[in-house]
Amino acid sequence: MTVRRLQYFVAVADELSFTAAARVLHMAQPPLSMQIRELEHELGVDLFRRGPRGVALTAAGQALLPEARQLLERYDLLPLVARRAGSGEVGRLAVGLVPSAANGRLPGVLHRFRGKFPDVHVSLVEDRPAELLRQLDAGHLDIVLQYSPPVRPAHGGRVLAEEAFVVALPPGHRLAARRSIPLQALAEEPFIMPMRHGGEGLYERIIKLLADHQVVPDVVQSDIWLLQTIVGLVAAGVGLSIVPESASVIRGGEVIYRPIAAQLDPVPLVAVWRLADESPTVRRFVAEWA
Amino acid sequence: MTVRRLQYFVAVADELSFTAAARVLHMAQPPLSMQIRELEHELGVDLFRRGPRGVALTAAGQALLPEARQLLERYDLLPLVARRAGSGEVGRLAVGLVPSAANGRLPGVLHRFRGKFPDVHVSLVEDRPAELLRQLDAGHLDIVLQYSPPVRPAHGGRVLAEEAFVVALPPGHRLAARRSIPLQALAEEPFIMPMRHGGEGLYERIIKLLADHQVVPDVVQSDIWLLQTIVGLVAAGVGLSIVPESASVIRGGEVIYRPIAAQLDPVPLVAVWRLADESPTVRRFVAEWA
DNA sequence: TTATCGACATATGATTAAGATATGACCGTA
DNA sequence: TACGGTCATATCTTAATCATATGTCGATAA
Repeated sequence: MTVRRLQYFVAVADELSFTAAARVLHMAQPPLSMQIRELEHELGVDLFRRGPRGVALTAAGQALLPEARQLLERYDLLPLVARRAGSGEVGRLAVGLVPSAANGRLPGVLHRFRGKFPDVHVSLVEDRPAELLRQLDAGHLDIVLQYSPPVRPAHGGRVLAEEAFVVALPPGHRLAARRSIPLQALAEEPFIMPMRHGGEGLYERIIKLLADHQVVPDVVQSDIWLLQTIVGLVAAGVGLSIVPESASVIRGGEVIYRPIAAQLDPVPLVAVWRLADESPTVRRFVAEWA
Repeated sequence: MTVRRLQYFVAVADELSFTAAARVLHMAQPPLSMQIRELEHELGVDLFRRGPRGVALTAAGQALLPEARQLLERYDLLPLVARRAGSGEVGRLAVGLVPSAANGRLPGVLHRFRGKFPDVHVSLVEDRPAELLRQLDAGHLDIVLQYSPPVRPAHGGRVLAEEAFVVALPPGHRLAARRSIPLQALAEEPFIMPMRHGGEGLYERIIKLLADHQVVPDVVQSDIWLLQTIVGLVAAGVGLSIVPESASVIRGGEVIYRPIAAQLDPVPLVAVWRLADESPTVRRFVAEWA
């Protein structure tokens, strides 16, 4: 029993004539008769009663017809299912985020992506960079957004956005009067550091930035997971901190953001994925940032 | 795309290895690779990522797998569906009845048949013999139960049961004292006749029976559709009547049934069906009377 | 009755697809 | 560097499918 034989069967059942069905199927009548006869032989039952002027369905044929129709419908849809999944129009996308990356353009990108591909289920996971990369390799994540380019050959990456660092100050702070803050000025200030989680994260970026300018910060608070919390502590007057520019939308009135008075490398936000997959869903998600 | 290629795809997806899948499928590995490659080419998407130690499903493959499984399941069931219908285990059976035939063993037969083949939908239609045969030819009925053998070459028939005629009397009637009633005695009695509907039905049988014995009945009531009604009229003292033996279960206490004192041909209850069909469902229904 | 038409079945040769065997390329491991 | 495992490629053989031509049967009409 093949799909084609079922198609032949349905055609003959529709036309109630071998000759007419053969015309519809763009084939000669004898092979059609053969195929139907073969099908009947395989099934062990007659599907048609042959008459001199056309054919009629037997009980078995009547029972088989709707089943065959349903099957052929599903069968015809299979290529579509595969192609849609292959082109990334359906499926799932698990995005891993370094905590501080959950800001800036991400909400807008997510919104547009979900609008374009409503059949793709997007899930967000927030964790430390090392853990995210582990889950990426394990296949639990499809893409990781972090602040450093991929270091493993199995990973592909692309810079999604570049952000400058800014200094976050409480309003009324003496440095708030200046338009830009020299890094050296921070040495004399109480400083708030984010969570340190190994690899090249926000913590390491800031440490390196300060070290490059021979500044030793007076850390009064550290190991903060979320940028929101850091900004909150700044607003409360605990100290000041360095955050990505995109964080400056947080607590507009209560915290002052000032650029750093130095020529700095911008911080890249990098998407990392498995090269082995090259999932079109991932490609489309990355393309959304362009 | 063929069913076999889908089966191959599922096998490889299950084993996550071409070599292992080929073993399961009892075939060599190269043709399996070929078939999968062909399938991928047709669909326009890759289904597997080939690695040095096995393969993994792509997004398209993951999407296709459950669909293919479902399709194959239905596909495997198709022969069963056709065969069960072909053997008469499922389907429908439309039985046409001459009104007076709806008695005797029919309820028991119906009950047993429905017990044996619960998936066969049995419907009963009561009408005149001529109309029933017309509907039989039109395909609206599968079998007709009547009191005469088939007269058309397109029809097959079999006697399901033979019944003697008996006389139905009201209790206390003067003839009730006798063990058997001579037909001539009926000439002096008020007589109730069933509905006349052309063809060879109960009416014609009784008319012929009486004529054969030179009895002219005193018909006080006629055109009664149902035997139950006739028996009811007898019980009410309207008159007496001749009914098939099987009707003697009706109104046990209120009506007396007596055999006819004459050597009579028994009345055959005949099943009639289309020879062209030879439906197994019809065969099984007829066999139930054996 | 016989001729003819229409519809399905049978027969045979040509084309195409699917399978097996043998071999090659590539990666990881000892 | 050699070896084992896995998938890809090449070639041949076999089997299935299709088309053309022809046969059979029943219905219809002269």
